[in-house]
Formats: sequence, C-alpha cells, structure tokens
Amino acid sequence: MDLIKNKAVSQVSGDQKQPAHEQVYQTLRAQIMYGDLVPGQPVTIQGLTDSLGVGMTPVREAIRRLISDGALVFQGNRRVSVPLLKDSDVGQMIFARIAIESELSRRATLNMSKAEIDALARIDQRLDRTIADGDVGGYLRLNHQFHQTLYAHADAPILNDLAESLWLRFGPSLRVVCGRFGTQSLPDRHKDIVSALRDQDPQRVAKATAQDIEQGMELMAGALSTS
Amino acid sequence: MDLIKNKAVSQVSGDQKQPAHEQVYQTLRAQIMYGDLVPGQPVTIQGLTDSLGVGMTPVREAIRRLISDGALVFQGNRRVSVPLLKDSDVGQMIFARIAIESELSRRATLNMSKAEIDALARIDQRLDRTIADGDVGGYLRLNHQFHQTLYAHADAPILNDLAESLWLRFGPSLRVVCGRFGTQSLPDRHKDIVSALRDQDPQRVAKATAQDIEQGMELMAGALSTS
DNA sequence: CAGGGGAAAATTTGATCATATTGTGATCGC
DNA sequence: GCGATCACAATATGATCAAATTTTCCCCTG
Repeated sequence: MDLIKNKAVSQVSGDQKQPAHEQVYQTLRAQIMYGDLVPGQPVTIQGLTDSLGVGMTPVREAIRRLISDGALVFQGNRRVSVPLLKDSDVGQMIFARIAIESELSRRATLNMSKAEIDALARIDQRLDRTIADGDVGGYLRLNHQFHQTLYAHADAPILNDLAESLWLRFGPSLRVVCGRFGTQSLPDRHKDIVSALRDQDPQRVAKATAQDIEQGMELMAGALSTS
Repeated sequence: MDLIKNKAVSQVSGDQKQPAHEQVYQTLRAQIMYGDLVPGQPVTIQGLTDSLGVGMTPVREAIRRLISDGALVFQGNRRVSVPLLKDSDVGQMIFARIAIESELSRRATLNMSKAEIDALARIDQRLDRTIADGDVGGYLRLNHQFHQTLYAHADAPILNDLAESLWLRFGPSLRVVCGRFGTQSLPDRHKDIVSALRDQDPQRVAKATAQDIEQGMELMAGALSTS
C-alpha cells in the first residue's frame, strides 16, 4: 500500500545519484523490516515496476538480494512472498540473536563515549513515547534504531551483517504480533542496557541485551503458536 | 579460468530447466567457496556473460545475490570483487562459527542414524586421502561436504543459512592459505566428531566441532597476518 | 434440467535478451 | 602536470518468449 508514495519520498530525500536498484532494495527492505508487507503476502515483479515507476531489472535485482538476505522466500513456482515464521524458526533465532547480539553489545561497550550513550538514551525515550501512544510503526523503527546504533559501535561488520539478516527475517512477524497485542505488553530492557553502558560493564550490557532479546522473542513465539 | 568448462559441465549434469540465474549463482558460488577466484580479483558482468554464454540479466542477479551473501563486495565505483579478509574479520568469524556451528552439531547428534554416521565417516576417509595427496581443491570440497552433511541433520534451516554465509566469506582466503602452506598442516578434528556422534554425546560433538573450527581459523588468521 | 468435473483458452507473471543511456577510468595532447 | 576526449563497462528500459494460474465453457452424470 502506498508504494508510490514511498518512491516519491525517496526521490525527495537527500539521495544523490544512487543507482535505482539500490533505491528499490532499501525501500523494500524497510517495508519488510517494519512490517508494511504482511507475511505470506505475494511479491510480484510487475506489481513493483508499476508502483515504483522503475524498470524490471532493478526490481529483479532488489528481490534477489532480499531472497539471499532471507527477507523474502522463493516459493518454488517462481513465486516470491514474505516469509511466515514457524515455531522452530523462532527458536533458532532466539539462539542466534542472543549469541551474536550479546557479543556485539559486549564489543560496543568500551567504544562508546558519554555523548553517544546519551544519544542512545534519547532514542529510548522516543521509543517509550511510541509504546505509550500505541504507535506500532514508530516502535518497530525506533527499536531497530536503538539496537542498530548500539551495535554500530562494536566495529564488527560481519557480526553486524548477521544480526541485520536476522532482524530482516523476523520483522514481518513481529509486526503481526504487535498489531494483535498492541504495544503495551512489549518488554523493554533498554534502561538496563543504558545503565550498564554508563558503568562501562560489558558483561552486564551483554546480559541485559540477551534478556531484551529473549523476552521479545518469547512473546513472539507465544503469539505465533496460538495463531 | 575455465569458466566455459564449468558451464558445459553444469549443462551435462542432471539439471532440468533450472532458471539460468540460478545456474549462474550456483556456479559462481562454488567457484568462490572453493577458491577458484582469488581474493581481490575483480569480477565483471560482461566477462561473465561472455564466458558463461548467458545474457547479462541472469549474471547481474547472481552477482547481487552473492553480494548480499557477503561472497562478493561492491567496491563503491560499481566495481565488484572477491573480498580479502582482514584480521578483525577472522576474529568475528571464529566467534560466529563456533557459536552457530557448535549448536548445529549439537542439534544434529541425536538425529543421526548409524548409517548416516558411517556415511559421514566415509567422507572423512576420502578427505584424508586429499590431504595426503596435497589435493587442495578436493580438500576444500570434502571438508565443506563433511560439515554440510553433519549440519543438514540439525533440521535448523536458519542457523544453516548463517553458517553457509560464513563459509562463503572465508572460502577464498582459505584457499590462499592452503595454497601457501599445503594441506599437511591442516587440522582435522573430524575423527573426534565421528566418535562422539557414535556415542550420541551432543556436548562432545559440539566441543569437537568448536575445536575443529578454532584450529582451522587460527591457522588462517596467522597466515593472513603474515602476508 | 441442474450441478460438478475437466480441458482448453486467456490472462497474468516471470525470464531472458538486445539496445540505448549514463557514468567511470584512462589516455593523449597541451 | 592538468584538463579534455575517448573507450569501455555498468545501468536501465522495453520487447519478446515461456510458464503457470485462473477462468470459462462444455460435456457428462445424477
């Protein structure tokens, strides 16, 4: 929905001479990660060429990239759709996210200045407001931004790629869960993370990150199994 | 080198009407993982269309997928090349591989029948022969096949994807190391893995896998830092 | 005579290619 | 050494072909 709108926005925003296939990739990526596309929903090339106003080659390339990312799945009959997670998928993700993102948090801890920690705390404050307002879209974006900002300081591009790949996979399902249960019940261990960061205590930061992840994912697992 | 040869082979082998972009992807993926392409070597679209005998659209799609896999890197000026690992990259990979692949081993242990363990042991025997013969290409393929076969029994597609992504990233560099030091010095904890599998001891399987990974990766790290 | 099953046509979507356009790097002249 | 021009490679589009799904219509059966 409103795919054309997004294109217009991306044209206005300060993008200078980025190739079209990159634009399409970023646009679709955001739509998937923040749940604008429903799990199970089919994604067609021609539909995107029409709504985005670009040729089919850039669209095809963007779709291929997203398939390799695990953000889209190839359904055999050369149909592509947004993946729907199973219970066992969530279990694997809990394990992988805790392993990788705890390590990213640990590595980031000693690299962050006071100002950078403050910036992180400000993101969390805005996040609280979205939860209070029941703004699901805002919550998804800011929650991702919080973790992304933290992990960026770990200076570990490969681990970062792995983490991003996982976020991309559970994004659509998380949206569904939030839509069903609202934002009130969402856990938020971010206060603990920020506090541990100020103390420069890598172990506590990693532990708090793991708890944040586990609570969020368990909630999702529960919601998916009762669907 | 010999890109046309590979195409011919893939046409002969039992592939029935797989789309060309999938073929190209598989071909390039194998060439990267098993080190037929040297790190730092530029990859051009037109070069591949000529050597593979297909149009540029399938080639473009395959390259995009491999970039998302981390198997190729986009060098900014719309140049694409095989990545060259840095020390810190190897450090991240050691952590991620041990975390993910140990878990895969653990999960696979109780799922494997006696016959399947025997098949794994046979792969390892063939592997020993390639080491004795100094057959680097054969070693890379069989080593991968050993781990891949083991992990396939874990029934964990997401963790499997993550592991494959990592293998794809260090493949070219591993080839370089093997080429420099030969196959004699390569570690092989596979005997321990098989033995622990026969005992149905998940913890020992995981431990042996972690040791196998650590030894191999440390060797690679040492070789890369002295280059 | 009505309802359901199946086959064939039509529409929709995907895959590939050929071509035009644009941007980048290199070379040659000043 | 610096700047303009030239050549080449990548990007993007539209056209064309192939495959799959859906729809429709006819025939058979109850």
